[in-house]
Amino acid sequence: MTDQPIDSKLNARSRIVEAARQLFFRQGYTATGMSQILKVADVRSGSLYYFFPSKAHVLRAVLETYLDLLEPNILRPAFERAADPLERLFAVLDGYRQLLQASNFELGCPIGNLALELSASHPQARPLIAENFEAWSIAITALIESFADRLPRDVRPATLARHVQATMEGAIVLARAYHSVEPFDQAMHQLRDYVERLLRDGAIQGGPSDRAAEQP
Amino acid sequence: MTDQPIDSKLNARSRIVEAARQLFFRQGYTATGMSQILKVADVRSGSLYYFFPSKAHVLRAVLETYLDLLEPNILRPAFERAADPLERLFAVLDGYRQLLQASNFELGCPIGNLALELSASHPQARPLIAENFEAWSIAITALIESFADRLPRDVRPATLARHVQATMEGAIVLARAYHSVEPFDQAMHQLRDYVERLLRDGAIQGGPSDRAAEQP
DNA sequence: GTCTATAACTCGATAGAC
DNA sequence: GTCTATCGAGTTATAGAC
Repeated sequence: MTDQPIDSKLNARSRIVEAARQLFFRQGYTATGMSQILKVADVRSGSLYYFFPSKAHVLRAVLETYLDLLEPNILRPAFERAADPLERLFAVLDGYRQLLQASNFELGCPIGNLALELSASHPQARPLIAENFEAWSIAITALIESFADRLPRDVRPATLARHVQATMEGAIVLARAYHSVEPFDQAMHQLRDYVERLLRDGAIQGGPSDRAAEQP
Repeated sequence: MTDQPIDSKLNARSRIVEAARQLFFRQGYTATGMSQILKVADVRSGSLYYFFPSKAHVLRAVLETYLDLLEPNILRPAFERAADPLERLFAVLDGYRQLLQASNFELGCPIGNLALELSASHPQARPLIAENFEAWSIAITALIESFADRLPRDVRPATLARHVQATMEGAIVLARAYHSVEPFDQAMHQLRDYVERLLRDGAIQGGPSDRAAEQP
C-alpha cells in the first residue's frame, strides 16, 4: 500500500534505483545491504556494478529521483484536493500525515531520514539532500506568495515557508517516535493558528488598497 | 570540544555506555560497530558481553542515560543564562544552535537521530525514545505554563510546547542538511514571532483581573 | 569481571566468462 | 549488459581460560 512491487518491465538500472529508494526509505542507507537491493530489484551484482561503481552512487541516483518525484508524488495530489493556496499548503502537510498512518509510522520524509543519517558521514550526498529540501521549500514559498498581500508586511514568504518545513519535519520525527499522529496534529494545529493570526494581523494592518498607496 | 574523551577512572560498564552514546550520536546506531565501542571504551568484548547481552541492550542503556542528561546538559545551562521563562525557552533552543555550530553541524539532537533511524526497525527502543521526547516537552510545557496567563485562553501550554519541539527538531534537520544555521534561524525567527503575537493577542483579550472575574 | 581467540555470517566490491 | 563465483574485511556474538 505504501510502496509498489517493482515493475519488472523497467530496465535493470531503473529497477535498481527504485529498489534502493524503497529500501533506503524504510530502513535507512546504512541498514540496507547491496544484497537486499539486488534481491528486490531482481538483478545480479554484475549488472548493479555495471551501472553504479559503488553504493554511494546508487544513493546519488535515488536522491536525484526524489527531485523528480516532488511534483507528481507530493504537490500534485495535494493541489488536486484543494484550490485555495492556503488550503493547498495544508493539503501538502496532510499528505505526510496520511503516509504516516498508512505505513503504521514506518514512513515519514525520506529526505529528512537521509539528512540526519548521512549529513555528517557522507558529505558528498549533502548538496543533493539540501537541493531536495530547497525544491520543497520553494514550492511552499510560491503558495505563500500567492496570499502574501494578506500577511503582515514584515513576514517574508521564504522565511515562513522554512518555518513550515521545519515544523513539518519535526512533527514527522515525533509522530514516528510516539507511533501516533497526536504530536503531529498538535504541531500542525499551532502552525495553522499562527497562519490565521498572521492573516488577521495582516487585515488590521491594511488591505491591498492601503498597500498600493504606500509608495513614498 | 563537543564530546569528551572517556574518563578512564570510570568503571567498564560506564565507559561502554559513554563510548556508545558518543558514537551513536556522531554516526548513528547501525553505522557504529561493537568493535568501535570496544576501542573507544578501551574494553575487551568479554567485558562488554558480560554487562550487555546484545548491541540493542547497549542502546537501551544509552537512551536511559539521556533521560538523566536532560537536566544537567540541556536545561540547567540554559536556565543559568536567562531568568525569565520565555527567555529560558529560547535559551534552550539556542543551546542546540550552539551545538550545531560547535560541531560543524555534525551533532544535533541525539534523540531525533535515533527516532528516525530506529522507530521502524527497533520497536523495543521506541518507548524509551518517546520517553526522552516526553521529558523534554514536559520541561518546555512547565516554562510555558509560567506565562500562560499572558497567552490567549485557547492556547494550551502542552500543545504549544509540542509545536516548539517539532519546530526545533525540524530546524536541526535542515541546518545539518544545509550546513548552515540560516534555516534554523529562520524557523526560530518565525517561532518567536508567533509567541510574541500570542502574547499581544493575550494582552488584548484581557489581563489577569479579567480572567479572575471570568467564572460564571 | 576481564582476557584471548574465533565462530558464523554479512558487508561492499571484483573477476572473468558469455 | 548480464551472469556466477568469490575475495577480503568487517559484523555481532560466543567459548573458555584466568
